[in-house]
Amino acid sequence: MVKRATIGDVAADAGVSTATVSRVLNGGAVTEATATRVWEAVARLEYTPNALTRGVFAGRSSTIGVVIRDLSSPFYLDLIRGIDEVAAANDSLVMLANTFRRVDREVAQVRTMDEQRVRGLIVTTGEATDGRTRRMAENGTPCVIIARSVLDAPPGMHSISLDNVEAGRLMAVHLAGCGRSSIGVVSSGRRTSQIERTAGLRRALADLGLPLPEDAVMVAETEDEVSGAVDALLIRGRDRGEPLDAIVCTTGRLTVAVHAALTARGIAIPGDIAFVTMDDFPWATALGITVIAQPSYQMGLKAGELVVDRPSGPVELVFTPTLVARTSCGERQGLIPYPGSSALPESPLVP
Amino acid sequence: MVKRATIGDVAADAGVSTATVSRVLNGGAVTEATATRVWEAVARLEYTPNALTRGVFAGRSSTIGVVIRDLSSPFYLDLIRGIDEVAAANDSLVMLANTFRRVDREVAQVRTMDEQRVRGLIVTTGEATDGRTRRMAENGTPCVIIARSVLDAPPGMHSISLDNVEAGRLMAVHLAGCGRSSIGVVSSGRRTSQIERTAGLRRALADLGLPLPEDAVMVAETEDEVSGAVDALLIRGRDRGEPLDAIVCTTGRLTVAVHAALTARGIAIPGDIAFVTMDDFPWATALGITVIAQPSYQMGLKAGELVVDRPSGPVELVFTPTLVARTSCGERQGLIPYPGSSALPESPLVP
DNA sequence: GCTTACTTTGTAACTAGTTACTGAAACTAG
DNA sequence: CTAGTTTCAGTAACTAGTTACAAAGTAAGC
Repeated sequence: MVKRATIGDVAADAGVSTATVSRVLNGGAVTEATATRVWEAVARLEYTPNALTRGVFAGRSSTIGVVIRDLSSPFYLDLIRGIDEVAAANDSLVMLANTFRRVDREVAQVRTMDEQRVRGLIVTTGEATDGRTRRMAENGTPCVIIARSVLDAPPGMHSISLDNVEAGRLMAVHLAGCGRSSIGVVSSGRRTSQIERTAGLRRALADLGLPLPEDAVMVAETEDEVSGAVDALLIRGRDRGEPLDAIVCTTGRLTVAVHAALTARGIAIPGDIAFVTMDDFPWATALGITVIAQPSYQMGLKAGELVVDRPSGPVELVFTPTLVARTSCGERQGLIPYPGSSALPESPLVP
Repeated sequence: MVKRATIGDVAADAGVSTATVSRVLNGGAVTEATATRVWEAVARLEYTPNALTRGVFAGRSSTIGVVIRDLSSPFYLDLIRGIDEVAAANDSLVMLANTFRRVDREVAQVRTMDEQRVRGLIVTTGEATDGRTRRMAENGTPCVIIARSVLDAPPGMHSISLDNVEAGRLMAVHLAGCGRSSIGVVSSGRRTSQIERTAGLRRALADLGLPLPEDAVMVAETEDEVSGAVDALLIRGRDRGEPLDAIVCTTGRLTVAVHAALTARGIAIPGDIAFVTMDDFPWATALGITVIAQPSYQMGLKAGELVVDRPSGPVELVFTPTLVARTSCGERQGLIPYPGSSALPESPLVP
């Protein structure tokens, strides 16, 4: 096992002091000749500076901590890509932790991030870490909370969120425009974002003369509960003599499960039931699923910038969702491809 | 901005030396009474030890570096989840970098990982970093290369890969079993994994009396090139009087694009053309796409273990792919759901 | 030629921890 | 009651860097 060269080895090799080497590396006042000798020694010894030691002196590391609830969602994926983009542009790295929706992990991983003295922390969870994140903010670590309502962001933290009420409104207007009236909702629970989306949906539907009763909203915490939730909505519609003609899913995480539950029952989309869900994803085009898209990449970019730029006061950013109309609500507009996929030219080459 | 408590502050508060605090924190010989006083001081001052300083002394940090070529692939996602699992179980964190398939980023990010003195490095790329990873291995940092052939793994590195020849063979046998004979391949280029998959496919097809000519394999580096590649395969089949009846995609990254190119031309799957591709994904069930699955989560787990357990010699692990038969090749077997999605019970509640 | 000013470099103290060594109690044994 | 051993805590040196300050060297001005 070969020992790594230290700044002292470089100094000895170049015949200067460690202070001079440090100055060459970080751009202090040095002679051209000295700098050349030092750089030659750096190359000869394959010296790689120790970022940990630098971090000790600077009081913080150069990495951006990101704690994600659920790495499997395309929303979070694009978010991370945005953060990583900013990190790479600032000689920084993303330190990633996935909580798998477990509170104990979340606490442990945010703590580890704190121990690592991350230059900033971006959290998409923040359910059990308010105390710690508040303290980190006090200690000068910019903390950004994502996808939680502005209203309940912990003090001292920046907040990046979606206009969830608007997301619900877009769904309502679109479904009504497609002639649907008996609407059921699959929601993932008590998170503020979920509540706001449902509230926005309900208010807009009411404005359109389509009330959304409490029991038309079913909660499914996990994918396993989706099937039962869909059943309950179907039964409810049948019992009232208003057969369900639309299902709204308020979280991208459950899109696959809701879609599977529908098709497993032989339900045609949009023939029997219209379907709208949250968050755009690569396969949505192929499946013709209409979605409410979040600008996730841009949100990641902004989150990264808040960490790097360290604005003085807490910043609150609310992004606006957009409706991507495909065919799952029976609309007759042109198809909208998932951004990033290639253009699909018409070809005369059908065999 | 509140200054963080240091070990010195804790020592002063508890009326002991820093050495004693360190012993309490790391489990040395101390009196019960002293330990209590120290822990009280830790709680009172909300002391969070500085992992950077610890890392300086230990010679390395406690984080696992992961450099990913393309974060959008579900394969890499599951891989990261596996690594993160091991990391979390070892009070470690994953330091993630996405290269976006750009070599300059890869070099910069592996370098940054080295500077961060990661306790181990897991790379899925390794195209331009052989020199550095070799040196890191010499310096005692376990380096794992994933998804590259064992044959060309850089010296000193562990290697985790898939039996790509077997993956190709599985595709060949399955397509032949479904009665397909005019097969076209969309490959993503010159990576060893791609070459091996194609070679395995070709050899197995030849054994079945179905030669795969060179020009039946089209390379598409990016999603934008897929459409043209599919066109070329269709033209080739038409010109020879052997209309294409199957398309193989040797990389999961291009699955969406190939599927989109097919459907955009009005081609029915499997009616007109059968379709097999690499890597299972959540929507594959809904779309009925037959795939060759890699045990990506297990591969991540193993990669993490190699970093944590630091075996002496270089380890080479080859995982076996499995065929997940759905409907895209015209097979008449039962549907196989994507693991992790809920069971889909038959329901009498179709409206 | 001497003073002043500026540039360049080295010394030593600093970051926040860990640990080898040392000495003082406390406990056990004869 | 003393000697030997063990336990516990402190001092100081160490990790790999950065930087304040001082010293030395060089150039310009008088």
